Parts: sequence; structure tokens; C-alpha cells
Amino acid sequence: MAWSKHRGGGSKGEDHGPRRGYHHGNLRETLIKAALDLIGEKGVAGFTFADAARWAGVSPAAPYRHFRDRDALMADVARQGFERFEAFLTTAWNDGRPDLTTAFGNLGKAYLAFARTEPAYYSAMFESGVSLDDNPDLRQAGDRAFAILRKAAEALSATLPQGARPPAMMMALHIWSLAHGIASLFARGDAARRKLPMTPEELLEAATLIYLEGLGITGHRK
Amino acid sequence: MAWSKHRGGGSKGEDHGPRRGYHHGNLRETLIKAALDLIGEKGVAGFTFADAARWAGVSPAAPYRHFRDRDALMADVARQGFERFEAFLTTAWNDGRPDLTTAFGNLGKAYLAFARTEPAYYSAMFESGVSLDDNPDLRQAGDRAFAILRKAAEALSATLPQGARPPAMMMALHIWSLAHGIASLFARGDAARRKLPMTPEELLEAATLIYLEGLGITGHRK
DNA sequence: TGTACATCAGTGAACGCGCGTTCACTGATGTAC
DNA sequence: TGTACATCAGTGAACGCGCGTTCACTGATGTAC
Repeated sequence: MAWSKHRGGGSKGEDHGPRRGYHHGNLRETLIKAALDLIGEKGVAGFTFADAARWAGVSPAAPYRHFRDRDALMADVARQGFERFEAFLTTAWNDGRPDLTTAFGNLGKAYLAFARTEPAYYSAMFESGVSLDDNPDLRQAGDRAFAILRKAAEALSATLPQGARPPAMMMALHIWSLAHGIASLFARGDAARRKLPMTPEELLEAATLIYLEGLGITGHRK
Repeated sequence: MAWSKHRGGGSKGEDHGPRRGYHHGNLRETLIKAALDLIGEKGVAGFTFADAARWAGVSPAAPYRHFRDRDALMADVARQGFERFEAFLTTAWNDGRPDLTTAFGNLGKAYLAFARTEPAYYSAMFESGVSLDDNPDLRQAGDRAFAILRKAAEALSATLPQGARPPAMMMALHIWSLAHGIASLFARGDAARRKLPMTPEELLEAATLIYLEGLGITGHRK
């Protein structure tokens, strides 16, 4: 009776996903979707726990059954983001095919593409301020994504004669920093984005080619 | 009488700067200091207008005499930050002395030093989400700071024979992105900072040298 | 197959809190004469 | 130099709001027998 007005879904035009009655059935996943949607809309700072509950069409106390607090939910979003990021980068690298420099360029493009098409994940991963020390799984997920860059750097480094090989770790950090810098400054959808006389992808590709040239890695080696 | 308990300073152990009576005398500047202090302490998201008033030892309505709202204050902090940034970078570049590559390295070090020693300014400038479109002065201040990088890039580019000169704009954007990426990922004081097997400065310097090498700009040319 | 019961995943009402903002006001300061 | 007055830069009380969080509760689900 008292609860019937919240039943059946859509009474406030707010709740998303299937409601099968008193029990939601899949609230945890729905809250993560809510977070992504709301972060995308209002930014990482404007997102609140209460908002997520509203979005899911559920009482404000319900999320506490699944997450300790807002930060725990945010950390889970970030973790999931890193997992998708890793998969996305792995596909782009494609084990160095068709050739290493092309694959390396694809990796860079994929980095920017992810930042652009998944700004909510990207924000949760890099701008939400969730502590890596308090979330070991999150750190591990981030490390696994970084490992793809490292693997690619290793393959490129190995094309040089022994003795002239730059440390793969350093290369990977350079490329990560560069891609992250470009994504932060130019490839995000927010109002602080700077204007650019070229696409972010072109900017990154040019920088990467110059960088590899500087290392003595010139295009289209096997 | 009623107001006397707020007079004379320090009644709550919160207000800073000189209070000379009913009129503050320099509230505008004090609010900016408050913002810097509070952003440094709680981050850009945790900073509120009411907090700034409290910090200044003033009623919550007082700031409205000087700033339209929290974002206007934030924009002013960011603008001031870009002005200091510009001055700092100018000093570091030192008109290309003692030689161009050394001066360029100094510029990079200065970039990271600013991000580290002035994290509150840096956050307001790059992470506060203030709109550049709504704040033309802010955009201009940012452009002026960027112009230092561009000037340095021009000087380096000009050491190459005509025809082989890379566009200075592109070089400047590359260096900016790289430095910003490193600063964001590794040189900030927050909990999301990644661990690094070297200092951010070393990482940036190595990248810069490789990059210049790739352009054919080798060290210590006049 | 049915029934009793434990457990799970929600409800909804309530609370304290701090923020943003407004309002009529008032003390301090500057200026015209 | 003194005085009247306009303006400026504050006060402090009040308001509505949304958030985070707790609490006793209850409907739904699963399981032992």
C-alpha cells in the first residue's frame, strides 16, 4: 500500500532498467551504470550517491547494501574502466601486427579514442581522486592496462641491436604521459578543453613518430 | 554589541590576515588566498564559497560583494595562477641562455616544479572545470603562458636549416602535453599519484632529449 | 509436494549538516560645501 | 576645519535544498525437513 507508489517502475520518470518488484535483482550493476551516466552528465565532482539511487529508481538507503559509500562505488567504476581500457588497448596493439610501428600508432589512437568515447570511465580512472592505496584491485587493474603499453615498448625496443635498446619501462611511461596529456588537454568534452589546429590523433601520431625517430627506431622494420 | 564577538580576529581560530574593524580592507585578495589554502587542503572539488568566507573570518554573505559566485572566484584564482606560471616559465627559459637545449630543459623542469610547489594553482588552472569560453581573461592568461613554450620551440626550430624546420606550434603542443601528462600522473601530491622508478624531472628530461634528437636538434648548438 | 523458517535486499521516514543565497540592516569611509 | 550626506563593504539571521547516513521494518527468496 504505502510502497505501491514506488512499484511498477517509471513513477518518477527516473528509474532505469528492469524492476521486477520489491527486489531489484541487479542493483549493483545498475548503480554502476547510473554512475557512468551521471558522471558523463555532471562530471565526476557532481555525482552523488543519492543521485545514483534515484537513477536506479530505488530508495536512498538501498545502495548501502552493495557499496560502503560513494567512493567505493567510484572505485568500482574506475576498476571496470581499467579492465575495459586494457581490453581495448590489447585489441588495438594486436600483438604488433601488421608491423610494430603501425601497431604502436594504433595503440595511441586507441588511447585517445577511449578517452573520447568513454569520458565517464576516463574521469573515474584518472580524475576522481580515488585512492590507489586504499584499493589494491584498482591499482592492479591500472597496472595491467599499463602493461600493454610496456609490452609494446618492449617489442619496439627489441628491434634495436643489443646495447642500443632503450628501457621499455621508460618508453612506456613516455608514451603514457604524452597520450594522457593530450587526452586531458585536448580530447575531452568539457568546457576547459583547448582548441587545437589539428586533431588530437594527429598531434599524438606526430609526437610518437618523432620520438621513435629519436630512439633510432625508424618505420616499418619487421 | 551583537557583532562584537566577530571583531578583533581569532574568535574562532579561523580568520586570517589583518582585520581592521568592520571593514576588512582587502577581502578580495584574502578570499583568493583562502581559496588557494583550501584547494590545497581539500582539493578543487571540496572547496566551497562558505569555506572561503569562514577562512577569511567574514560572514557568508560578504564574498558576494567581490565575486558573483564560487566559479568566479575559482576563475580568478586560475587566472592569477596562469600569470604566475607565465612569469615562472619566462624566468626559466631566460631567453634561451646559456644555450637553447639547456634552457629548454630548464623550461621543462620549471613546468614540473610549478605543478609540484603550487598544486592549488595548478588544480584551479587545469582541473577546476572553469569554462574558458565564459572567462576570456582566463583564456588569454593561459594563452600567454603557452606563448612562452611556443617562443622556446621557435628558437629551437630555427637552429635547423630552412625546409627542415618543424612547426613551432606543434613542438610547443607536444612539450606541453608531455609535461602536463607527467605532472598529472606522477608529480602531484594526491593519493592517485602513481609510483615511478625515477623522478618526474628525469622522465621529462629523457623524453625531451629523445624528442629533440628525433627532430634532428642535437644538444649544445648555439 | 508442502511448510516453516532464515536470510537477503529492499523501504521509507527521519536526522543533522553544510551549502548557496537573500534580505534588511548598519558601521565605516569619502566627499561636497 | 566641520558637518551633512551618499556610498561602500560589511553583518547576521533566515530560508530551502540535497546529501549522507541510520533505523526498524518488510516483502521476496532460498532451503531444510
